[in-house]
Amino acid sequence: MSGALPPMRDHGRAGTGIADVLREEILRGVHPPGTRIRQEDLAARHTTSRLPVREALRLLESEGLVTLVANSGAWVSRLTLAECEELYLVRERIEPVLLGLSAPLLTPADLDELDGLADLMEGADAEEFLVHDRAFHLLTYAPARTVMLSDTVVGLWNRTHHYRRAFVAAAHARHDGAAHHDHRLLVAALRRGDAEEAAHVLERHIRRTRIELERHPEIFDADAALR
Amino acid sequence: MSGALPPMRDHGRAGTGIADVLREEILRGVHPPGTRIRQEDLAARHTTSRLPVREALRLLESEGLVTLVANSGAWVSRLTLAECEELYLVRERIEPVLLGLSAPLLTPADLDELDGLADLMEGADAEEFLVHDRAFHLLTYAPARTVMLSDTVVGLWNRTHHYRRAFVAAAHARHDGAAHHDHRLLVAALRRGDAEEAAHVLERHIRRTRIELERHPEIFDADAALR
DNA sequence: AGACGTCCGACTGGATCCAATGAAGGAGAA
DNA sequence: TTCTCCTTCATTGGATCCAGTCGGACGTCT
Repeated sequence: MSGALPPMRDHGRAGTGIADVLREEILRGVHPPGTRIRQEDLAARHTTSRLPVREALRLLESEGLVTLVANSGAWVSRLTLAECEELYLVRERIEPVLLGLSAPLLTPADLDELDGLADLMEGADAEEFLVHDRAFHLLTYAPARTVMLSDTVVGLWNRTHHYRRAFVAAAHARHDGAAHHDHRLLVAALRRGDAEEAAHVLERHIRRTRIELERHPEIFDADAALR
Repeated sequence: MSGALPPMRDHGRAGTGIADVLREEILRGVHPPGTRIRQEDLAARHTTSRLPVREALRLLESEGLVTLVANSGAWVSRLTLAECEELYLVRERIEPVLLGLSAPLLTPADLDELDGLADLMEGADAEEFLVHDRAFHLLTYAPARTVMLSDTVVGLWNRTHHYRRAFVAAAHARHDGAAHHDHRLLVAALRRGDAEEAAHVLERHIRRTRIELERHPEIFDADAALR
């Protein structure tokens, strides 16, 4: 047995870079769920061999963004309604905890920026809303000095990102302003320093989204139609 | 864009098999946190090339059991007290949810088996307790028809397994029977069909462990001494 | 004697080549 | 005409080989 100290650099690993750009593309919607990913295409785009590409795909698989099948290929992960609800159930329980840890550390500048993002969301279209909404919530979590929790939460956001896109479009079509209201309540509670109330607002915010999701199974049917 | 249906086989992937045995060994304590893992050793043991070994290490890294560093090597992951507490914080929030989903699906046979495991734990030493405790709790979750939640919970158990080992040894030394009491209360609530009470018992059970963990920083110092 | 610089060894990361598996298309028979 | 079987091709998984990088040890200089 040994006990060396693992250094903390991570440069020189090509797979992570490939994974980064592919992850960003998947989140942006360039490759919708169900899209086939060919290793050679990625290798050609990055002018490397297929080996770092495999590494990148394994990494994204572990994040739940890509589904690998032996001797067959890789696809952008697809969620069923039930799976998506599970992820929202987890979000509903742990994001308030993370918010509770980060709320006392938010600076006035952070709060102003949150207000700014809330303003931007008011007049945004669906795609813009999606970007600002993500920035808004992740900013509320940013000051938390956690590792495991923060990574877990970001992973949950990434895995559900595409379905939030479809959902946000539906909410926009209905002129549903509940989310805006929640965001305002959240910032107000944070400004008062009432972390507990902020956590409750957030929990209701996520739960409401989950319940609304159940009423839009067509978001997942549309995916299934691609099969 | 394409929309083929990803098949659901996973045979023919050598890396998963290697990962399985290494995971089991890490959980059994054969390789304590901080142990260096050489790719060639693993390759020789499994009579394969280093390539499937790399794949296995990446997989275990994504599970949090192994820490990889570019151009340096792989080590069995080590947790700080703060990180371990974060994981327990997550467990405390999501395992009651999972229990709530599985409790109504537990059969009388399951409940009898839970009683049997609780009996076994009463007279067990620390290592046996660890095994039975894991079996006990995972059995209470087993009937749940979830994918994301179940996998997440198993991952949390795996990542904290080694530190639970140290903690259980400490609890045994103090003749602390709180865990046994919780297990009995849990089975009793499940037998009554009171899923809500069972969830509350579980939440307190995990929270108590987390708080007790804070009082045993030496578990993590002992690790650090290896450095 | 201690500290610094250089050299060497060992390990990991990447590229190329080969084997195996699955899928699609075409030919033949009912 | 349609269903089935077989052949062929595309794509992935694995093995071997080579290059890059880090750590340690030895020797030398102050």
